[in-house]
Amino acid sequence: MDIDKKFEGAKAILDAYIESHKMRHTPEREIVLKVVLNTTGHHTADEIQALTPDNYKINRATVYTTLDLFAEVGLVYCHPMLKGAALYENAYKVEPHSHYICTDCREIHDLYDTSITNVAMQAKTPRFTKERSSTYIFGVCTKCRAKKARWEKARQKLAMLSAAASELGKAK
Amino acid sequence: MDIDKKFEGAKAILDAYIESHKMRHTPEREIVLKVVLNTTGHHTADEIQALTPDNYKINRATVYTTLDLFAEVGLVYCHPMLKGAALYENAYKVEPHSHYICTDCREIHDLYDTSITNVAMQAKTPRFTKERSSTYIFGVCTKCRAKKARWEKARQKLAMLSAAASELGKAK
DNA sequence: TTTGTTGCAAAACGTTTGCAGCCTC
DNA sequence: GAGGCTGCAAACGTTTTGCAACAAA
Repeated sequence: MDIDKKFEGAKAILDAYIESHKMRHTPEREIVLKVVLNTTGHHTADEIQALTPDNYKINRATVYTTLDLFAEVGLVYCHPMLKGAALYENAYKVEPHSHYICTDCREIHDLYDTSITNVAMQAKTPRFTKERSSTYIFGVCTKCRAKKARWEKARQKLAMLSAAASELGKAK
Repeated sequence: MDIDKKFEGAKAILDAYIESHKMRHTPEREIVLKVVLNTTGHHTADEIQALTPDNYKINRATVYTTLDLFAEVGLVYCHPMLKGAALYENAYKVEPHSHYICTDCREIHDLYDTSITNVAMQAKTPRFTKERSSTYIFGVCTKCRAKKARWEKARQKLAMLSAAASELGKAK
């Protein structure tokens, strides 16, 4: 999609929210919005700050408040779930989706399976109006599984060696 | 369920893990386990520390490592996903479940709907072995919705009053 | 002119770490 | 007695806050 068109579309959503909430249009919000729209994947507030053009360095605190605003508006998804920093992800023109995360290398993958979101949004939640849902699937990727297996093998070999050494010691 | 029996059952799981990993049995791990089993709902590490008997005050760092161990073993569920502190929840003899969370008052409710977990665990995740999944549904509870509505009404009334005042000013 | 917003630095917060000493095995 | 574990305090990294200055409306 044309990036200018994308920006215009997202900006329209942001502006509508800003105006209806008697907030103000600021260049900082536009710059952060542009940066976010240009990213794919999951990024910390620091990473997004680092991506702003050098001539428009925006304060870290401002980046945080701006991203929170975007999350409120629905222009970004926010994932505060892994230890460490929260991850933000462009949501404009991006379908809601789930994520699967390797508990070993912490890599995050998108999972576009509408049935997950559908089932969650159809669930019965008494005295509660659902707005959105997030599903995280935890497990191990094949790369890390292989690494673990190699490690286990080495551990067993070591145990055998040390048992043999102990036997030798006794024999002496 | 009888609390002693519950403790014995959970302890058996913990002990098996401890022994198979050449770790050590410690009174601290037993005390934290007892505390966790006695709780319902979602608690921070600090809250769990505060619940340990006065004569066995356990260091905060130990509480953290112990809870992480329990999470690894599957004796607690850990939710590091809301801003602020991670929340821990007893998992022994508790079915996996989802949660719905009011974005206004931040209250967390359990949602026992097996179809959600089932669908998530059936999803196709290439080069990845699923182990568990967490679904969070965000929205607004009726209490907060009512509060918001009252607030909006008040805001509108104020706007009308101030418009009327402005008219009076002009007329003068 | 009003007041929402930014930048800055400092504080707050949750969590982890390094290390000495303890206790389990 | 070897080495995993705890307590302690200090360090760490992320996020929030208080305030003065700025700038949008």
